Amino acid sequence: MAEKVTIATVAQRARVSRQTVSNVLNAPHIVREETRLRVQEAIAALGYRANQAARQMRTGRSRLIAVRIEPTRDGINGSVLDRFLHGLTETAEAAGYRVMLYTAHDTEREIATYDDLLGSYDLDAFVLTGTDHGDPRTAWLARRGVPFVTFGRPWDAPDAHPWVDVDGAAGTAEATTHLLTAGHRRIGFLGWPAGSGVGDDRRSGWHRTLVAAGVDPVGLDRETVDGIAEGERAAGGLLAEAAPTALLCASDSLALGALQAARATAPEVAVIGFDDTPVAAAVGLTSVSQPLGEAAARCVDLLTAVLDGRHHTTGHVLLQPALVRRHTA
Amino acid sequence: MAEKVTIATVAQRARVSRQTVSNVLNAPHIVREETRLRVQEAIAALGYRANQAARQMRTGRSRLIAVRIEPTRDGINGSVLDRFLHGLTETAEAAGYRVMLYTAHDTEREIATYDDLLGSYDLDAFVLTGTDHGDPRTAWLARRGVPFVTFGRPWDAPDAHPWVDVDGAAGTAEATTHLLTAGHRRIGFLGWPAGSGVGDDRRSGWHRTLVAAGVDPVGLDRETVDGIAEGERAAGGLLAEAAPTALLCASDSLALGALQAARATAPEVAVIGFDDTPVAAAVGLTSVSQPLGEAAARCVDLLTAVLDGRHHTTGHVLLQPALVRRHTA
DNA sequence: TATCCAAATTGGATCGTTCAAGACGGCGAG
DNA sequence: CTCGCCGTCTTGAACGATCCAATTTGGATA
Repeated sequence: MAEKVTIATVAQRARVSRQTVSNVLNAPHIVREETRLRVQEAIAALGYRANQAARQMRTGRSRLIAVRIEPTRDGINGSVLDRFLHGLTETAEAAGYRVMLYTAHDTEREIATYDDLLGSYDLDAFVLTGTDHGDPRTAWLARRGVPFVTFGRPWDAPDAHPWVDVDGAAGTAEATTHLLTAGHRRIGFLGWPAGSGVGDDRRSGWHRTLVAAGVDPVGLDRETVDGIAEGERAAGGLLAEAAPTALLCASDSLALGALQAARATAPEVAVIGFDDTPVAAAVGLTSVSQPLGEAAARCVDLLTAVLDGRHHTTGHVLLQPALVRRHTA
Repeated sequence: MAEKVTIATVAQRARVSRQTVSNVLNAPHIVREETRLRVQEAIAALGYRANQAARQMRTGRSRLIAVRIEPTRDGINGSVLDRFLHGLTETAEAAGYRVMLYTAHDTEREIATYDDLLGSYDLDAFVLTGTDHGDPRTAWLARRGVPFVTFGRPWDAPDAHPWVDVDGAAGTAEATTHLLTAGHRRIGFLGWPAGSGVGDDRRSGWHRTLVAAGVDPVGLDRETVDGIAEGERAAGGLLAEAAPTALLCASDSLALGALQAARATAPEVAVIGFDDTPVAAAVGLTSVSQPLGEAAARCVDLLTAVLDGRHHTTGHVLLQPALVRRHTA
């Protein structure tokens, strides 16, 4: 069994003091080059790794970022989180941070978990996904001065804290333009009930593009909660009442329902979804794809900027989605 | 800002020594009840939380479990990992452990990551998903004496280390029985090339059930790598050459391809997939469902048994999957 | 050669916890 | 009455890193 390698071991071998080794690691510029090289050689030769626990006890920082892993809801959108998580882990790793998971069943217990994670593990930062209007979690974190980023805009106050988001309106606008270019005029929209920031945003891209093209969107719009069955029902109604030739949906779940409704009564109708989930790829559904890896990387960027003290900004990043064309449109 | 609450703060308030507070936390039975209650009152009143870093430095244990988050492959199976991860995080939390993520692009770098995680973070254990024949990762971990569990059997040596797995053969057997009961005789199987433990296992359940029912399986079997397009191609060939009335597939991806092939030439053919992914739920595909939450919980059980020194066994858990019946069979 | 300044290096203290060893009072046995 | 033991609690040291203040070194200047 190999002996434990500490900073003292390295110092001994390089014939310098512990502090000099520490300086080589944390402030290389104040160490003479010759000394630095000797120390680095010793580090490499001994396979030395700084003990995080000891470092953390002294500095109060853990180089750990917490992310919530949510119970897969209807199952379809779960993979969005999955891809986001993977990107986050990869980028954080490159920046010298590691990702820790936590779960919580409601907001109250989630805040209790923050308290616990901060108290016992000295977590450096949090990444929140999917914030609502006036989210108590962000308020709590801000009050405690804990660095955090949300994936998703705070719709009521754009400058409240750093965030990364994908421009949903631009995505639906691109999809609508694509349908217009293909010759469609009666383009319906299947979205969520008004009031959810994300849903309203996606609807607005469709609306403004139709208006700009001189098409009246009135009556081509349906609202329903998310889900395949719900999408099928709403799409069925819309097809019967407004006879659209194309359907743009706020999610792949809705789009899948729409496809099923269309198959029965109007198989020629074009359908476009949102999120580019594996389901969409599987059934050949054209969908708007979010750059999740990029979003995750930007989250880490914003956090490290704050953590490494470069600045205390509340930066924002709005990423552009892309339309992935398949068989359905 | 609240003062930092340490074990000394608690000790002072409860009028005992630091060590007594520590004993209340780690060995309550050696503390007199009266004292213990006084200390616990102080802990609650002050909102004390043990500092993990300090504890870890002294004990060498971090109460951290590492899991690899893989890049979503063909996208469909990604959600399996997602659900497993969620279960793992939840169960670990209940057992006083936290889950840390890592990524790696190849086996060599994955082992380097182990080294890093062990060296700098004192990780307590690893959970590996999807091991192959003669996996170098398990060999490395075993050699170093690091506790770990795999989700997936070591096919070449069942007693090499603790594992949790789902009985794939039982799943395909149940599916086959279901099809036989429904009156099918010519039941085809679409699987992966021989040599993968998981694939061979799933095929064997189908094979033995047919033989037991007195049906000759020869010629009803096709091998192809995983994927929707591959499934469609292989299913097309099988349908044309052997005219099966039902198709059992080793994955939902293959099943989806099979559905597409069947829709064109033989829409009456029953199709059953494996994994019960969201895609299956979305398109109404009957599929064999793995108890992922349960599997995750068992992984944590096996690990904590070793970590808490209860025993040093190499326990195994084989869970039974369940057939989820939908429209396609 | 002596002096001085800044850069480079050193030793000791410290973070919050647990381990090891010892102190204290009371009790039963010799 | 003394001794040893047990249960209970306390004290000092240690884990491995960084911070701080002090000290040495090297080179330029007088």
